[in-house]
Amino acid sequence: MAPAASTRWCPTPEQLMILEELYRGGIRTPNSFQIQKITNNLSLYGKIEGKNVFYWFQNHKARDRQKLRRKLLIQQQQQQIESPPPSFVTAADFQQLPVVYSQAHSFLPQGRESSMMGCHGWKTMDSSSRAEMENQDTMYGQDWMMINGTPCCNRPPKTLQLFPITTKALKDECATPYHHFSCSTSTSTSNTTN
Amino acid sequence: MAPAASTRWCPTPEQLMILEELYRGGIRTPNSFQIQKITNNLSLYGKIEGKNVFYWFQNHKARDRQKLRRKLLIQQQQQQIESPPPSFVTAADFQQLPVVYSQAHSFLPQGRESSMMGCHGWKTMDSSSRAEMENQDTMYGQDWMMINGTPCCNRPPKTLQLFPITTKALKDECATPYHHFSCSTSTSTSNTTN
DNA sequence: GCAAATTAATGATTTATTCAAG
DNA sequence: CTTGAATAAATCATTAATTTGC
Repeated sequence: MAPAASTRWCPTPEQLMILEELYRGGIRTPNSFQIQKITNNLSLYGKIEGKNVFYWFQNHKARDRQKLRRKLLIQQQQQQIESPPPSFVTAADFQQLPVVYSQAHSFLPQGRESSMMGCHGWKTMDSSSRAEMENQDTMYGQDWMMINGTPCCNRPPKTLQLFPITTKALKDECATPYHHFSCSTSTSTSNTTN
Repeated sequence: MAPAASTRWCPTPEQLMILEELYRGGIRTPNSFQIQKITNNLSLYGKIEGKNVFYWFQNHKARDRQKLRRKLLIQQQQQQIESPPPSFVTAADFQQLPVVYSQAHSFLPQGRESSMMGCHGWKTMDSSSRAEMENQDTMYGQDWMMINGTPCCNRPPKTLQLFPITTKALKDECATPYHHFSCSTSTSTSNTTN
C-alpha cells in the first residue's frame, strides 16, 4: 500500500519561520506576484503550492484578529467589573472599545482593514521598501483568478473545438470534465463583443 | 488617451443566458475544470476570464439565498399577523419555517448546503448526467489555487536563482515584484521533506 | 512507556459582507 | 438599484498535542 500521501500541506519549520517573518514584516494579503515568489522560494524547503501560502496568510491574519478581539473583550469585561455599569446607557459607552468586531465592523469607516493594516513591524523596514510594499498593497493581481475556493491562472481563454450553440452539450461536458481536456495556450483572443 | 477600458467584466447577453441555464441546470459551485470549460466556451461570445465565471456563480448563489431568506422572513411576518403569537413559546414554533438562514444554518444537518443544493431543476436532467454532476460536486479541483482573493495556477514551483538564506532579500523581492519575474516551467519537484 | 481517546491547532472551503462600477 | 469584485468571518476537516487508563 502507498503511504496514502497527506491530504493537506504540512509546513516545514523553515517554511513556517519564513512565513512568520514575512508576516511580522508587514505582509498580510500578498498579491499574486508576491505569492508566486514566496512559493518559489519556500519550495526550497519542501513541497508547497501557492494556495498554501495564500491560505496561510488568510488564516494567520484572521486568527490574529480573532485573538485581538478576544483580548479586547476580556479587557472590556474587566473594566466592567472595576467600574460597575451606570444605571442607564450613555453616549460614552459607544466610544469605548467597541463590542465584537463582527457586530461592529459594519460601522467602520472606509478602508476594509485600514486599522488593521500596517500595525505590525512596518518600521523595521527602510522607507523605500515600505513605499514599494504599500504600493503593492493597493495593487491587485490581475493575472490570477480564483476558482471554486481554489484559484487558477488567467491564461487567455482558449476556444474549444466544436462548441455547440445549445448549452446541452456544455452541461454534459461540465459533468464529465475528464475527457476533452487539452492544454495548449493559443492566443486567440479574437472576441471583444463586450 | 486610451479609452480606459472598463475595469470590470460585463457579460454579454449570450454569456448571461448560458450561465443562467447552467445555474438552472443545477451548477452552483463549479470546480476548476468546469470553470475552465465554461470560460473557454463563453469566450466565444466575448472577453471573459475564469474568475468572472467563478464570481458569477458565487454571487448568483448568494443572492438567490438572500432572496429566499427575505421571502421566508416576509412569509413569517405575515403568519405572525394572521395568528397572533401565543403568550409563551411552544415547541411548535421551532417546527415552522425556521427564522433567518444565517441564524438557523448552524442547526442544519451535515452537508454544508444539502438543503440548498438541488432545489433547482435537477429533475430536468436525465439521471446519468445528474449522477455525474453530483459526483463532480464532491470533487475539489486540486490543480488550481487561490491567490489574494484572486487565484492562480499550480505550476510546479520553480526555484528562484539566488534565493538567500535570510529573508531580507525575499522581503525586498516581494516589495518589487516587477523585476526578476521569469516564467519557465521546469519540473524540478525534488523536495519532499514533508 | 504506549496506544486509544480527547482536545487544541491549523490547513482548506464556503458563506456573508462590503465596496464600487455603471 | 443591480451586480461584478474582493475581503472577512464562519465552518469544516485533518493533523499535532495532550491526556488517560493500563
